[in-house]
Amino acid sequence: MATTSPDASQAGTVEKAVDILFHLHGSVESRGVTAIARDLGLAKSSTHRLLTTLRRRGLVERDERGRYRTGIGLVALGLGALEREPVVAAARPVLEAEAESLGETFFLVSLRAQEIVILDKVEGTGFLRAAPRIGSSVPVHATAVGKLYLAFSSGLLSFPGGTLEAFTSRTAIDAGALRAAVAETKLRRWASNRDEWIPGLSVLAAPVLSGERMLAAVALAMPSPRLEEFGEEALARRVVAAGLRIASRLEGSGQ
Amino acid sequence: MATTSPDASQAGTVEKAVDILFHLHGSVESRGVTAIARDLGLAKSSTHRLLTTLRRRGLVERDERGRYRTGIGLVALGLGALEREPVVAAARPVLEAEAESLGETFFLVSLRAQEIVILDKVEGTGFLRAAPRIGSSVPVHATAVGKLYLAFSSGLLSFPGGTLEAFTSRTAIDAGALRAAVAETKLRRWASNRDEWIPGLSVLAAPVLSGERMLAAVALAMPSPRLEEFGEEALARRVVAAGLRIASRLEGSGQ
DNA sequence: GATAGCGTTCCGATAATCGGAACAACAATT
DNA sequence: AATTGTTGTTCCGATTATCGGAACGCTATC
Repeated sequence: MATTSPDASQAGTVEKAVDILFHLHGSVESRGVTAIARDLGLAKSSTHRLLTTLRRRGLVERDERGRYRTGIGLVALGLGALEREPVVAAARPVLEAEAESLGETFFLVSLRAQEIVILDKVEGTGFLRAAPRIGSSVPVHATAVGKLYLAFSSGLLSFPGGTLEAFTSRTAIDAGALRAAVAETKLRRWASNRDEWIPGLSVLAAPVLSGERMLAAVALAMPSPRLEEFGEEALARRVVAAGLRIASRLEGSGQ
Repeated sequence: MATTSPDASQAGTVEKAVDILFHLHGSVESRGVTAIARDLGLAKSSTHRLLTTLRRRGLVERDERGRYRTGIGLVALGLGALEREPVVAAARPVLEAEAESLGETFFLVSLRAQEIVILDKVEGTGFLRAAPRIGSSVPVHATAVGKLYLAFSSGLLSFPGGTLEAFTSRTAIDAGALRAAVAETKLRRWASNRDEWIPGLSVLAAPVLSGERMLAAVALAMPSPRLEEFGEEALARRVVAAGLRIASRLEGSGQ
């Protein structure tokens, strides 16, 4: 999820400004100058000046009560960053077609600075459906895409150390069990997650490969009963095929 | 579209950082430190330091060649800003339903700092279809939503002065003609744009009202022949109804 | 009407920023 | 292979923008 650093009183000006942005991002409601300054350990006057600068450029806005929230300028910047990503452009039609025909959510993730980030999604049509947030990140040891990256990213993503958080009763909290799951993923070339992160949620994931390099992962998320209904093997074949299709579209359009 | 300030050598640090972000956003390809410094009139060393800071927080990234581009952190911030907007949440299902049933693009705009910004869209299904960019802004005097805001925002958006740019042969470049169009918009409570901005593109727009206040505008964009085919009146009724529907959904969910 | 909290402005001390210069690494050129 | 040009990066003293306490006017609340 969002990273909000608690204290930044000693950092550079820009870093403080970014802190403010992420802090506003993390707050559910808009906040006033004093509250922001208190939360981040900054002087009220400095906070006010930073907010004024950010507001001039449209990165933050004020609501009718005068409180601050993230602004429209960020939307333009963020969406632009997404569209510039070739994998996203190549994957979009594939995600749409698959989500449409199956009625369940397909999404695309990529590795960014040791974090698995959701790049794009097309939601299914069901009343109960997975709705991941674009731009947010997911845990490694309790997700299909996490295991996939551990298996295929050739050490780019380091193996999770320390204690593994037990999200559900089915989470692999033992390093040995996780290693076994990763080994199996390597063998069959797709990964699964059955209620290991969120109870009732099952996900299948397959790599998007360019030669040996794994550029992204495509995944299918659905309520666990749906997985039983269709059968894991049959669905996995679809996800793997989708990954191949995205990869070939990527080759076609020059890298 | 994107605003890139040409020179910022005298501004504050944060402002320079924001300049870099928008500059990277405006560049089609990723850029190196030296190029960015040259483009913005900054010292190479300062640019390097700013980029390093922004990179640490994920707002910019480096590609395999070491060049800089906008990063994933911006995506999270931008999408968050959108979702926090109540109008967007209320409008989404309406936009989806309308776009689906008509097969043409519906979108939502709002006024931000004297600019009309595209908040959300659902594209139609046609081979030829309107595909606006979320977060970008549109001109006032040559669009349906522009005329709508001039008619209903009660002076929040100032009447365009100076010479009006002639995008096409049908653009209203005369202030009198524009005033007449706005007056008509006030009367019938919806606005139209037939080839006035982009040749072949027609748009109908209706307000999303909360009492007297106009919170946003919903619009239908399509190839001009489609407008003739369905008839302007019939389509306008649909758009107006969509605006009312969004407004009532907004009332329902508190504010 | 008093009080507490808010956003905003001011200003001197201070510390972070600036930017020229020098550096290593790499690419293209001769 | 040597060279020239360009790149990204680091260093460091001068400068300048930033910092933050304090005081201000304002609004809401008791």
